[in-house]
Amino acid sequence: MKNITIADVAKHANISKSTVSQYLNKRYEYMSEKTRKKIEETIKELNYEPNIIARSLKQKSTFTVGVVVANILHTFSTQIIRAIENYFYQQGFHIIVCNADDEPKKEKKYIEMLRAKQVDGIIIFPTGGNLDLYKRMKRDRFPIVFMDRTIKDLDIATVMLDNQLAAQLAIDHFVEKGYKNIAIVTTSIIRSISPRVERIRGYKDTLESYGIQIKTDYIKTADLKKISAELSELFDLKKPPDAILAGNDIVLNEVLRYMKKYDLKIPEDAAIIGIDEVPFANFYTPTITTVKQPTIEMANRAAELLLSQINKAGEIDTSVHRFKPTLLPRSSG
Amino acid sequence: MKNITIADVAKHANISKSTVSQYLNKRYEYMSEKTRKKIEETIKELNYEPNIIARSLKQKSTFTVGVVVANILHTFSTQIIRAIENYFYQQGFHIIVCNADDEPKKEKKYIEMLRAKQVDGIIIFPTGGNLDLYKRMKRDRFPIVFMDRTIKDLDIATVMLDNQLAAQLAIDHFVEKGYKNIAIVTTSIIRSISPRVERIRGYKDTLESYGIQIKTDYIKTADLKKISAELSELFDLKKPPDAILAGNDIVLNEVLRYMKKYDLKIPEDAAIIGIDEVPFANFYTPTITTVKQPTIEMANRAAELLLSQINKAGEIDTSVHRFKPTLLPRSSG
DNA sequence: GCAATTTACTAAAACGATTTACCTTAGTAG
DNA sequence: CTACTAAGGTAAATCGTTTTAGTAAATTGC
Repeated sequence: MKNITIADVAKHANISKSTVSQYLNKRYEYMSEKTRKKIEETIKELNYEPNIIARSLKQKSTFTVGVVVANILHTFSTQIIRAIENYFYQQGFHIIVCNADDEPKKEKKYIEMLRAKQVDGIIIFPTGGNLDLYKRMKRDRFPIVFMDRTIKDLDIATVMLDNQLAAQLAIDHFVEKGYKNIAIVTTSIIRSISPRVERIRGYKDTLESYGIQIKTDYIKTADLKKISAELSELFDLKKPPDAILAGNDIVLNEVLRYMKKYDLKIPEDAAIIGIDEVPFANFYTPTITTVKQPTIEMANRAAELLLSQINKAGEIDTSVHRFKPTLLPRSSG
Repeated sequence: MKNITIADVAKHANISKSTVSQYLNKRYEYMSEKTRKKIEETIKELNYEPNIIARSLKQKSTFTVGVVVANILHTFSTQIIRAIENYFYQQGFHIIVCNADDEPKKEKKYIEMLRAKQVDGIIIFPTGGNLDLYKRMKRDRFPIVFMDRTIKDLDIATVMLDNQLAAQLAIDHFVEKGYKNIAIVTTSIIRSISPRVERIRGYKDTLESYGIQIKTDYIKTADLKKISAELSELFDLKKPPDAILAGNDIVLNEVLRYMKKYDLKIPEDAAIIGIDEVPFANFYTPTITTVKQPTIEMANRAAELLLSQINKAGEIDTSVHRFKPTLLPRSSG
């Protein structure tokens, strides 16, 4: 059961290990046609497969990158993961995906593990709870790209949505359709997770631009489990909202669940727009108007940024790359 | 930026590499309290992190397992992945997830890559297109567990649903509700992918047990893109079905999309049951009756089976472990 | 015809851990 | 006082590659 190594191949082919290694690395220049063929045959015959671990040790490069998502339950995360994997697959890299479950401790453990595993770089959806760790990686010049969320004053390349615009697109749409009492619901903003904060900022600014008074009663942020209670508060208001912007796909689910449970009609009782495209948007009743992130482009950009850091190609880009969302108007709002 | 190694720690602490290594492996017996403390401090001071790659090379064990899913677009796949990762995380293992996209070639490439990376074992949702490769792994006694699908005569530990029962539960429910013209729609069964075949088997057997004639017109299997056309054929029949069993979550989406598009009412124009639980089942209109797989239990079993192979604990279990689905009755059928 | 170059190859030193076999020194038994 | 043991280490081999520096033989230039 012993694994065959480069030494076995060398012995069988009556050639040195070095030459076999050259062959493996496709440096055929300095070896005769004959030996090349011979090595080729021997490898086939012995069913030899190089040990990547050994190679990685020597080359100090594993051709593997880590992806640490804050919360894998978001459709957005899984779409990004898929696109990143796709990109790196084509580059001959593998990815290790870790789910921090929104817990900074778990995030830390995963990042340390990935570094111990000598991954060549990491794409992180930062929880925001590990500033020191982020700084240390930055100091070590370890290749790293942030996705979806930005951390102040850290000078780390970041790919994210133009979140203010995302909210604006939704509010514009609501207002055009004549809605004035517009609420926004997002998951908790402790640790001021940037997309949520920015979406609320966009919501406020846009309403103001229309001269609509901002009601704090209409702005709800809470843990997932408490969203339902918050919605009850909304609908129990003297003047309940006639339109709701769901801050992400999970919140949208909660809103739809609530509407169903209390037999509220969309858009009659409340119009709905969700940020993040969802699989059922097109065949739900009514179809759901969503604000879609350009996930593939974002994933590709993040992957490119990471790869260029890994290859140390030129200056390190530490800017924030913003992508524009698009509104997909359907029937819910 | 040179990484610090065990040698640096040894030098700083004025101690040999061997002793530091003993420390890292928590074999404190043969070292004085003093040196233990000293090493501890030095490691903290230098911010030393062991290089797992080097360790893996020596130990011939990477504490990493691979998971190759046939198609990551299935909710089922992602749920299983999450549960597997959870299990292994607790065991100190990491997982590398690969998506074969239903292409045997891609599956092969991924499996070979995982083996080259020296993963300690692999859980595979087999495409069925790489018999020789499966056999080779089996022969090499490489730890491997199949998930979701079985391959004939291969004697590899397998975790899967009792698919016949899944179909039976759905048909029973339809019949109890008075439906008689029941169709089944699944994705393609070329390469006789076992769950699909078995679900059709269960569909047929159950109908027969009720003395209901099986109509081949009511059995539709096709690639995802052609599902819509197949549904048109169904509804254009002289006697269109009054109930449809969707073979998996992706098919269910297609069915719902179709019903919406042609303004067909559920369950009046056709009752619907889907195999696989979907996130919107509870708040869709109508709510969707589904047959749910016990994903967490299945994932745990697969992980356990793999781990025991990795640890070479006793006999290798090569049996097929079947899990019972449950019907979640809602309003669609 | 001889030096210089090119071709085709090799030996040996890394990479950073683990592990085995061995070595001191001090203490103890007889 | 000698012999043995135990405690507390260490040196060196090893894992399977890559890479550097070198070498012998063949070819070329003039």
